[in-house]
Amino acid sequence: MPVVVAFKPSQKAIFMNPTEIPNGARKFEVTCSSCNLREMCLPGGVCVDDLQRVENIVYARRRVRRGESLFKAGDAFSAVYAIRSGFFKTSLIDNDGREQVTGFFMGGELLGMDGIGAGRYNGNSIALEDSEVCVMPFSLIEEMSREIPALQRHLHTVLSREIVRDHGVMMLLGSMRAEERLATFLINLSRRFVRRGYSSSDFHLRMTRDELGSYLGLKLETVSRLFSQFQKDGLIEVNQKHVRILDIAGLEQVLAGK
Amino acid sequence: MPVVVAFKPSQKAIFMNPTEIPNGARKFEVTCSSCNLREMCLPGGVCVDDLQRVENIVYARRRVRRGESLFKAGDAFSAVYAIRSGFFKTSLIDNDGREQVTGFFMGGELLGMDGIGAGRYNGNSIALEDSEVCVMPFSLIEEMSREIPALQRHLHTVLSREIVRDHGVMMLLGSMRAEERLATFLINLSRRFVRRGYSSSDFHLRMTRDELGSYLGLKLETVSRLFSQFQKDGLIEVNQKHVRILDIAGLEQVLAGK
DNA sequence: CGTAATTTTGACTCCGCTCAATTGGCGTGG
DNA sequence: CCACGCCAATTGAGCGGAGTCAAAATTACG
Repeated sequence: MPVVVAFKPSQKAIFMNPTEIPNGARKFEVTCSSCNLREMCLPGGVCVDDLQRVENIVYARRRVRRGESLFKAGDAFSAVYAIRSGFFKTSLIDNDGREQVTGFFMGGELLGMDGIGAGRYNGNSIALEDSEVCVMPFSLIEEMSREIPALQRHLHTVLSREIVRDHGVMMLLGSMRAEERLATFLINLSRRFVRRGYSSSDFHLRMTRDELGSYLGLKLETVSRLFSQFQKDGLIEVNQKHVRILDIAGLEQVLAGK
Repeated sequence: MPVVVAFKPSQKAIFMNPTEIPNGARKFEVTCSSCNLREMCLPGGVCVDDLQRVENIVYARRRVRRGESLFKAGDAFSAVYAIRSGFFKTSLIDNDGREQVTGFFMGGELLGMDGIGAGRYNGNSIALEDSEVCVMPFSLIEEMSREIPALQRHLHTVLSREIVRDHGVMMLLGSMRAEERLATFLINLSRRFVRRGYSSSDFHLRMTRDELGSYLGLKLETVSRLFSQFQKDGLIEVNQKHVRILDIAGLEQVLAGK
């Protein structure tokens, strides 16, 4: 059975969180109430009254610099993390040392849910740019979701959505052709950027071709060729990591087509 | 937000469950306490005192005949299902009608967790042999897991394990060669059969080559060729759907880099 | 018992991989 | 500021693993 370190709300932010000032102006930075990612994050759907209590789950903030890992496969599990800013990849490494990227994550999304079951994180979580996360001790989440049904409900929603997302990736890897995979990825990324107020058509990829290839079940050269192909077809404009979507309908057509 | 139909424990088994006889001899068939799959099912880890309450979650039993679906993608979500006996596949159908099998499930495993988030099941769940499931209304699970921490804990464990399983499938689909995929599948199936008291080496596949191929991201002809290949190599003995593992170490060798 | 469905096997094809060379971007230090 | 080195990305040529198409064999099932 998983061993979860016990956290008490009163212990909140006794370390790791230099911004904690109980009644100070900077409290602004700590609260979920004032976080614009709230609705897609763990507290989504929790009413304002309960929100004040839920905020106590955020035990601390943690900065993770580009290239650093938030947690590694096998690390003891004690918390899940909400991305406050930045971009992450999660991955597994098999016995032969081969990496499989299992996902890319951005603001408002949760990391570490793969650790709940075994008491150890199952995969790695690495920042692809300088990032900041909210540390949410899972024992606190469980405690509080026993008292706040809306939180419980949303926790289950978030866990379930990760399962749905994973099944989507299985579909991508199991039955799509290379160009369909990349088109699916671009459309998905675009949608997620829009929700966060960024451009739907103009963005900077944080991952290398190799990492993207791993996620899509393709080799980096194939990914590169596909980008060139899509550009030639007038669907996108690529310049290294910068991508501009020119014809989103055309990308969707890539999926529908044959 | 998901709409979950409310169930009250008192409503238990008012229909769909002909075996419900409050103090009768057949109560034996209904209780989790007497179910040998208990430990790998939802009530796993719940102490005997609480178990009596948890049993009330099992609202009814439902028989699903071979070929019938337990639920379909898009159906309103209200319950998760524990497999009491039988064998299921879960799948997604994409816009073009292509099927992606997302998993195979057997006794003690849970189905339907993909529906929690959206209030609708995301995929299909189809019996590959005559089966029986325990119907567990999710609103009851949530209600009771607010009161019974051990149940809450195990619910989260089960959800998390599904995520871990899915990531394993991504690794399989994203970075393994065809023969590694089939070897991985056979080893996994063998382990799960053992836990349930069946032979580790001798079993009857419930799925067609096509369904297995879909799950493994291969064409049915490729699966068939691989079975023949493994047989020629003395790793297994195949006769249509019957498989006997002759050299489990050899199968593991297939994984340990060619 | 006959018909449909599934599985096996063969021959050939092609998509994505491998190997290799080149180009481009960017930080560091002279 | 430019030269250098490093890493990422692009592109080409050739190859091979798995797919496609087809036919035969075997089994399941009404």
